[in-house]
Amino acid sequence: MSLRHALIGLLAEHPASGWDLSKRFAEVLGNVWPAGHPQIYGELRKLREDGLIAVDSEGPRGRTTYRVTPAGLAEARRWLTSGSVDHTIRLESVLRSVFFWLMTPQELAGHLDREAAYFHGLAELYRELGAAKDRGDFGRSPQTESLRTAAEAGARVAQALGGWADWAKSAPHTGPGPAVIAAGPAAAEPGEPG
Amino acid sequence: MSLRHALIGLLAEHPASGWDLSKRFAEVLGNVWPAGHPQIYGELRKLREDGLIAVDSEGPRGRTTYRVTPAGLAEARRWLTSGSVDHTIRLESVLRSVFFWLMTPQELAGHLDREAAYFHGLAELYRELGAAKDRGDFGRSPQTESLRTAAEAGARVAQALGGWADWAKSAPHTGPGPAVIAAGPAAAEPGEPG
DNA sequence: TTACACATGTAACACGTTACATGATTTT
DNA sequence: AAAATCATGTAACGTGTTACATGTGTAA
Repeated sequence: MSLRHALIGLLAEHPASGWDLSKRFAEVLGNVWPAGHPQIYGELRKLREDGLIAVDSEGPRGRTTYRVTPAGLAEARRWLTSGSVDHTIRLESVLRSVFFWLMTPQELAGHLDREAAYFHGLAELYRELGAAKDRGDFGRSPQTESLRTAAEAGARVAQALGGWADWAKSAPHTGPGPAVIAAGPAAAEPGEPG
Repeated sequence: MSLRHALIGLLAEHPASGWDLSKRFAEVLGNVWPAGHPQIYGELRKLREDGLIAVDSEGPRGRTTYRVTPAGLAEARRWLTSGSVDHTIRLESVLRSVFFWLMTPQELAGHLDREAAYFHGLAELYRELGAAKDRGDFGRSPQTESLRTAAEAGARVAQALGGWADWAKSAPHTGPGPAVIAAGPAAAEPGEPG
């Protein structure tokens, strides 16, 4: 149910259309909670039906902006203060690591180099974003303070995963036996099982 | 498609039943990639239809164990070496931080204390798991080396988030204006909008 | 003989993604 | 006049969760 509350939260800043909200997810929030426009339009309809948001204005070519209702604001605050955070994490990078033993040392080294480069680059991006907010490049408001905090999380998590990839390069890695390699790296022709 | 490949990967270690695989997800893999038993049984059926796994044995009370086929092993290795990792991350803890400005300083402090405690505890758990693997408590094999690497990732990410929560406690936080508070912390009675 | 753990599955629903469809406004 | 961007939505599909249903083997 996080999308629901994220939408209310964004509308609490100022009214916005489904299109606006899609863009904010694509540019900022999508890094921790992806959502495409079909999902957003669907959820906006439900939120409107439930009275948590209301139509604020209708503009050219069907543009409809929404604003939070008092009930919506209360619901967002209830979500934030209720204490039951869903700590479920999905990290394909780490899931893969459970199966590193199926890769040859060469394959693994290449993989870890790419992962390290990706995460270090991402960390740098978030660090720069945080520094820009500290400089006040986007003005100062309670909202930008919160985004500053979120950027810090991104920087720290990306840094942690980049450091992990570096560390993994020097960790012991025995690699798969010949029988596994014999299955081939890509081809799916079942030969003689050995 | 990660569940599919994770199941093949687990079966590459040794044959197992849907029940066995469900338990391994619940105990280990579920921390980075949750999967309930209905999803696992469904995916096993598809994998069997696609010839990537095969029935290995049938035991008492309908227990069916599966093993990988050569085609399945090749597919798992193709997935691991293909280079296109899905870096999508969903972190409700960080998503919430974007809306910290809707909480009072008191509410936020309480929230961050709980988050810090949770993540520091989790980090400690993974660190201990890593140390146990380093001591060889679970024997030594390519597979346990890989699990050691995965535990390191868990420890580092949890540590990063715990440190972030500590940091956020001392970061500036203006908090919401009176109009937001007036909406109440939980009640959903729409009063006079102001 | 009662209870518990084993073991498998279906059904219904919720959430999320991709592809498709439509049309208006603005820019080139 | 053509192309790009704005703006909204539906349809189909895939993934993931919760609840339900069923029956067996083992231990108390």
